Amino acid sequence: MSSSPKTAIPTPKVPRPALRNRPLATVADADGNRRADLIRVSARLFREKGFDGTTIRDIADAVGMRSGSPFYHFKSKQEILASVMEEGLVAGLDATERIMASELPPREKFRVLVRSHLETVLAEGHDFIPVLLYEWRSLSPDLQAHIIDLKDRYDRLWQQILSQLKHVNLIRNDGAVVRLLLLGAINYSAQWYKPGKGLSIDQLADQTVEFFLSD
Amino acid sequence: MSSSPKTAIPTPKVPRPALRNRPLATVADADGNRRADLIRVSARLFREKGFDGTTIRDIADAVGMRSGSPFYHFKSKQEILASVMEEGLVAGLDATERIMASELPPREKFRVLVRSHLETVLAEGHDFIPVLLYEWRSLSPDLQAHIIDLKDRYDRLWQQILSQLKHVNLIRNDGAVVRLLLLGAINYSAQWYKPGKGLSIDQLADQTVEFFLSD
DNA sequence: CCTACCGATCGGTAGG
DNA sequence: CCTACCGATCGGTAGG
Repeated sequence: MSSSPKTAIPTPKVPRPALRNRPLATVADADGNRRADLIRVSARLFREKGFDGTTIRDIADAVGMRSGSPFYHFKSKQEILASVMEEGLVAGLDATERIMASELPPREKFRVLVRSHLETVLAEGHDFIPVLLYEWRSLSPDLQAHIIDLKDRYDRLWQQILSQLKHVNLIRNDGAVVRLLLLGAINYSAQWYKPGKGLSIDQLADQTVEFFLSD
Repeated sequence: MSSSPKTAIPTPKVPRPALRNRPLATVADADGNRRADLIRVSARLFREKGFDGTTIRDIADAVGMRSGSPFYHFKSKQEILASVMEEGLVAGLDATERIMASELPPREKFRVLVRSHLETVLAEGHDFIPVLLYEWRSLSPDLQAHIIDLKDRYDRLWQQILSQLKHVNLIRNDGAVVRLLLLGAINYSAQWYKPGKGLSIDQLADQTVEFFLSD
C-alpha cells in the first residue's frame, strides 16, 4: 500500500536516539506546535500518498513520535484530515478576503486572486488545499459539515469577483458553471504542475487570466 | 477505511446460495467476460472509494466471487488498476480519433469533442477515465509506462484541434498550457457534477465551448 | 474458481 | 507522550 522506508525495530528495548536527543522545546513552540507539526506533515503525506495510503505510523515517524502518540493530540485519523482541510481553508479565506477588500481595479484584482489561489494549490509546502480538493471523499459526513461552510464562503467570494468582471465587460457570463470551470482549470493544475519546471506560478497566473478574460 | 456492508460469514461451512445458483455462463460471455466484469466493478469501486480504500474482497463480492479468485484473472491489485486505466484510454482514444477524422468544421468538431470527453468523465458507468485522472499516483511506475504512451496520444489529438481552432481565429493561443487549462476545467467537473442534477452533459458541453472560445 | 490460510499491517487504546 | 498491546483486516498464495 504505502512505500515508506522501514527502519523496522519491532520491539525496541533501547530508546531510539532520534527521539531522546531532540532539542528541548522552546517556550514559543512548547505546546500547541506539536499539534501544528502533525497537521503540517499530515498534509504533505495525505497529498503524496492519499489519506488511505498514509498510516498513523507514517505521520508519527515524520514528527518523531511513536505510533500511539498522535492520538494524544487528535481523537482519530479522520480528525487529523479535518484539521488539515480547515487549516487550508481558513488561510485561503483570509488571503482571498484581503484581496477582495483591496482597491484594485477588477482586472488586476482578478489577476491577484488567481495568483493567490494558484499559490495555495501549487506552491511547495502548500498541501492543505490539494488535500481538501482531492481527499474530500475520505472525510466522514459529520466532519464534512463544518468544512462545507468554509468552502461556501470561498465560493461566494469568487462569485463576487466574477460579477464584478462582468459589470466591466471582461467576461460574458458570470454564472456558477463558469466559476466551476474556472476554478476547475486552476485546481486541476495541482495534477500536472511541477514547481521549478517550466512556467513559474506567476507566469501561469498571467496565462490563466488571459485564457479566461475576453480581453 | 472502507464502508462496505458486511455479510460476515467468516468460515462458511455451507455453500453460499448466491454463488451456486448463478445462471450458467452462456457461450457468449463464457470466458473473457469474468475478467471484463472485474474491470468494470473495480472501476466503479476505485472511483467511489479510491484504490487504497477498495479491497480485493470488495471487488470479489461485487462480482460474486470469493476473495482469492480475482487473482486467477490478475496477478495483483495493481494490475487490475492498470487494466481499468487502459480500458478507459483505449475507448476514449477510439472515440476521439473518430471525431478528429470527421469532416465537421472546427467549431462543431470541437463541440463534439468536448461533449465526448465530458461523457467519458461524467456519464454513469464511465468510471475508467476518472480513475485514470484521480488514482494515478497509486499505479506503480513500471505499470505507468504503457499508460503514459496512450495518454500522450490523447494529448496530441487535443493539441491538434486547438491548432485548428487557432487557424480560424476561434482561440488566441494554442499552447500546451491552454490545453492543460481546458482539459483541467473539463476533468475537474468529475469532482462536482452530479448526473441528473442541474445541467445535462450536453448543456455543460455547450457552456464549456462558449466559455472557452473567443466566439 | 473455491478453500483455507499466512504474515504483515492497520487504527486505536489502557495505563502509565 | 511512550510502552505494549489488541482485534480486525489486508493482499496474496498453495493446493486442489
